[in-house]
Amino acid sequence: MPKKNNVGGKRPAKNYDPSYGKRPAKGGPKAGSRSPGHRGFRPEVEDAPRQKNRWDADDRAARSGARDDRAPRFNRDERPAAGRGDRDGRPARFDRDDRAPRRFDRDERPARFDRDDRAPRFNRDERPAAGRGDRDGRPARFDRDERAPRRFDRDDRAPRFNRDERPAAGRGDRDGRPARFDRDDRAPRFNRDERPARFDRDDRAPRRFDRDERPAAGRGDRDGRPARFDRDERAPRFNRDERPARFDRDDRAPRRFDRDERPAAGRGDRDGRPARFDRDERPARFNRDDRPARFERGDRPERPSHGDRGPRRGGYQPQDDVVLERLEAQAIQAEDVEGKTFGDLGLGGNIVNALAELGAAAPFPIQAATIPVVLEGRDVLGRGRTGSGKTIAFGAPLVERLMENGGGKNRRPGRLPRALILAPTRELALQIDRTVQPIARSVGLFTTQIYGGVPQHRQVGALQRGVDIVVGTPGRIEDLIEQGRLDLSEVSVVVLDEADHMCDLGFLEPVQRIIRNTADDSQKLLFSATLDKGVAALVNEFLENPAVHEVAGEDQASSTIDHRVLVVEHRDKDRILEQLAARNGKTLIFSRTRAYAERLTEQLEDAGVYAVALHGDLNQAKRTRNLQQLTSGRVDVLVATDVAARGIHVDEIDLVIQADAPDEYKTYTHRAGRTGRAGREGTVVTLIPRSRRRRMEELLSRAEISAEFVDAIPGDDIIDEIAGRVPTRAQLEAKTAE
DNA sequence: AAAAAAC
Repeated sequence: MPKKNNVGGKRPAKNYDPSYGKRPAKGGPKAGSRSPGHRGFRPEVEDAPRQKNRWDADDRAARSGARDDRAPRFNRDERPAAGRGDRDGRPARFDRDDRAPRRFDRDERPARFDRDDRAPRFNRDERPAAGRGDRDGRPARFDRDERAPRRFDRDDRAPRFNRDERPAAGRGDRDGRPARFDRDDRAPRFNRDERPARFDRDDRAPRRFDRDERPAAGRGDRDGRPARFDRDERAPRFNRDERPARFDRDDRAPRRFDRDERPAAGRGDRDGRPARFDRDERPARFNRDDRPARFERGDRPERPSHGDRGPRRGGYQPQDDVVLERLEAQAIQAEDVEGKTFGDLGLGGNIVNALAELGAAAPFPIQAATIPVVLEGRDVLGRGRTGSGKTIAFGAPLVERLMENGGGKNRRPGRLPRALILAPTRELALQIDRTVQPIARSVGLFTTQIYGGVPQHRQVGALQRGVDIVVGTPGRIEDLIEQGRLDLSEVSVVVLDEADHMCDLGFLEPVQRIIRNTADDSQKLLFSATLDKGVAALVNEFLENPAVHEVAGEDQASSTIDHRVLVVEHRDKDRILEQLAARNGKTLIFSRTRAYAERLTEQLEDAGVYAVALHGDLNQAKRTRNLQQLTSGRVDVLVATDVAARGIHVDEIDLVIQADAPDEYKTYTHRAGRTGRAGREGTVVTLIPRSRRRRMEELLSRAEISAEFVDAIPGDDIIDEIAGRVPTRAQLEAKTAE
């Protein structure tokens, strides 16, 4: 394919040249001078030593081999998390494919008002001309099409970004190449045309500089931010207040209720779900004996429907949590752990040191329970409450196991991975790698992340150089397997984090296919805070006499989370959310749909609450960045779909708001578990309409949570109390008067 | 029905 990055026809696509790699004559030909139409055109340039052009097809084809020679660079992949975030963010920016769907979303939404309103706004803002012209002209789509080829080029150029990801030194590179970054910056802008203005702001180049230059103190940044940003942010606000946007919201509300009340329409699907039949057909080899009725009962097909069935499902639900007892889970007592060290559990000195550097000085109960068993080589099911340290519980012994089997001495390039860690979301895969990688590196093992939303060649390159541990999400992993670029045949340890979720519809089958690609006798480790018999499909097929471990006394009564339910009128919901979110401290808000997450983010900003969104309609760059903004404290409010419900750890989230109640009790547990981690305190508040009260009570009882239900209207003290605001003097006086 | 997960 002819490359289009020689814009201006600098050079034919085929340009093999034996002198490749030699430095061009000093100064080299200038870009324009290669164009036949350029007045500075110099024909002899064809014979001149070729300039370094890393990104053409030949180079790419040769890349894997070439890379192997560049040993020092291998380290790039293993660099600590800091660089990672950057890197993951950057290439993904070109994922305009990710954006396409959103366009449709928007078209479907009654968002026309928004757009009509917004167009003039941009003019008013007098933003830089670059984006402008296109916007006004509005032929954005055509522009995009024209640019399409360039984008491919950009994908190809990914390795260049590698350099940027290297420590700060790389930045210099970048400064020297302004043009490319112009282009990079521009790409999103075109997409932005299709999007709510909100995103624009995030994309804008200046902000990136902010980020780079101003570290986490970011919070203060906000206030001190140049007026320009303020203006950008505020402008829409004023407009939005005037515009009919609220109608959108009102329009949508009824629809949601419809859905809630709608009976089993979609259910048929799930009942027909092949996996369930699988499970039923596979007469529970060894489990059967333990619990005859359990697998025969129709309760498995029922379970997923509990979201809509209302009271009817109640009879089946409570059994979900009992499974592990049936498997004779061993409950470790907190006092059993007392005084134990990681070394006592069987981990080597390097790993223990790495754990200490990660802040894990002594093992948590779940870690003390599972680490020795994993080291024995047994299959393990582990259940530990959210935030109880499950990642280390499987990550550390996994590394130790790899050391024992061949160890880190085997650094042969192109060696096959020997461990696989699967997670349900990219963010979680990234986070797991951030924990496991330093542990692995401490003994000379390498990890790599394999997940979607970012160009794959980087990942493929890492695999070709050889890694020991693959951490990723099912889609891309299967993709690379099918492409023949990922060989799992030597994988001897497989970890499924959030294992019960990985058995849900849509995940189970890919996961099964992936596991079948690993060594037959590979050790399987399944972990989740809500591990239940939903994992039977995997247990039956893949696990052999698994050890089941949990931590004694980890019930909700012992939890550090305070649960509240606010019963609100629908028309008050927006105001109450604003009032809750306008607080000090990190707040995570869950919505049921991506569209609502987006809308809520805008609404909060309208109300003066700086917030970012996290959901599957964002490209990976924004997902990574927005989550990072919350982690770094640059923003206090993140509005997310359930993409953030499981596993994601952000320090110091002290309030979780469920703008939409979850449908499943497990979802409640996991969302709530974003706060109150590692023994910290936290509050979870769920907003429900009166009509949902009963369903909510049932859900909470399944989750074994007791929560106070309170009717609330905007301005109520209870809202301030939940938000952690100190009551005003007037409020206190009113109280004492009562 | 939604969300997630590949290009």
